[in-house]
Amino acid sequence: MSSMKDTIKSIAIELFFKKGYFATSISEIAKGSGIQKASIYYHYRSKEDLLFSILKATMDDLTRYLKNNLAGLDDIESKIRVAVHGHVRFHLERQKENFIANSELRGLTSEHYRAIVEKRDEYERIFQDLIRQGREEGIFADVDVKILSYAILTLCTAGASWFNPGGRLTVDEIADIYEKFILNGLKQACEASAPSRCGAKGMAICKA
Amino acid sequence: MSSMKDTIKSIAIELFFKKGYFATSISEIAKGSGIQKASIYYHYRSKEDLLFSILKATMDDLTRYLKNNLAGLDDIESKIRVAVHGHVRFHLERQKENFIANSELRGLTSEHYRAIVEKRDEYERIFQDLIRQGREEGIFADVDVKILSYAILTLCTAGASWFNPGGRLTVDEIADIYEKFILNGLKQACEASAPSRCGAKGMAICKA
DNA sequence: GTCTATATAACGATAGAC
DNA sequence: GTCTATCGTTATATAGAC
Repeated sequence: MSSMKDTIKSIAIELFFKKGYFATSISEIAKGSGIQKASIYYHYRSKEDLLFSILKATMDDLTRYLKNNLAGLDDIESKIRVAVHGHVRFHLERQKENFIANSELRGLTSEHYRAIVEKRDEYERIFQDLIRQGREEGIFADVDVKILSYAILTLCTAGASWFNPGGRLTVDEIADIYEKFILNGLKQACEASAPSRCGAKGMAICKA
Repeated sequence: MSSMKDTIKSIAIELFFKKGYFATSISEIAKGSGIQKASIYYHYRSKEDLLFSILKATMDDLTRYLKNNLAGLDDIESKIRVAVHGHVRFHLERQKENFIANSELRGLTSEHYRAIVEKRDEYERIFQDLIRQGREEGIFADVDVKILSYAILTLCTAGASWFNPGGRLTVDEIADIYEKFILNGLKQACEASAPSRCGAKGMAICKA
């Protein structure tokens, strides 16, 4: 189960998360894995190959997780709720890998970079389609699909940078807060483009 | 005006943004500045000192900008609108510095790290106070202040990672979209915690 | 204030024994 | 599959001339 190849990978995830890819040396990864640095190269052809291996697995798992969660759901609102909730869950539960996947793309060769960005784009497209459909069906306001899809995804992803696993709130509680915040943002009950156009008084009509 | 010290700084901002702090060498910064690498050390005592100098100036300007924008405003809703709008503006207009300020903190010595985090905390506290006041005055829903302040700030900050200065939308247009999205998220017209509890039908009451 | 030259250390990666 | 030994390169930073 826990082969040396997997051990190296998990040590690398810890270090890349904590210190960053460029600031982490092969020596440190070897030390953490309990072997000599030359032995790393039996399992991975280069440091970059190790990084790519981490990012590829993370992106593949992320997309598979989303597709599984969406399967069987019919209405758009449920779909986008589940998509947002699952995105937050995945990013908080696999915090370190996801943090790396969103901050260390510059460490990849150009071919590997393209491969990862392509996977990310595929994932983003699913979200954009959901928002677009929700808008067309009148569930969401007339929002800018592209900007808001980026906003929503980066918002949820950013959670991985400050999330504290032993903290005050559980993963699902945080996911609920995000889901609520985002759905209300998408529905845009208030026009809100000019100050005070949608004040506390007007809102009382909508509340509970 | 454009002293060599400033030139070095602006070249460093370009390179740290494009390649990352650790992946950028003093040689490259010197080459971009048109001098020899040893000459860098006349202006900055170390590479880390150069990074700190960039981050400190950015954080100081950010907080000063916020305080200036808030001065003279009375009602909380206007204040939070202006705070969000300004945060987005600042991050998009000084995209590179802000990107560095949010991704390269690990490159700092521990003393410098503490100094920057302290500035960031002070800035965050202003936002948290605004959300808290808005909640107490009944303008916003009964939201989790801490989580939502992080969410809002990271959301707006993330814009600096995908923003394209020559793209489809202007800085102010994007800031408007964010402002609207966030204000609606904070007001939470819909309870939204369980799927379909706040469907399209219920929303029709709130719309325009 | 910028230069040439260099000290010193660490890096990623390879060769070849076992 | 892991080891020791090492190659070749690059890094940050300093010394001292101009």
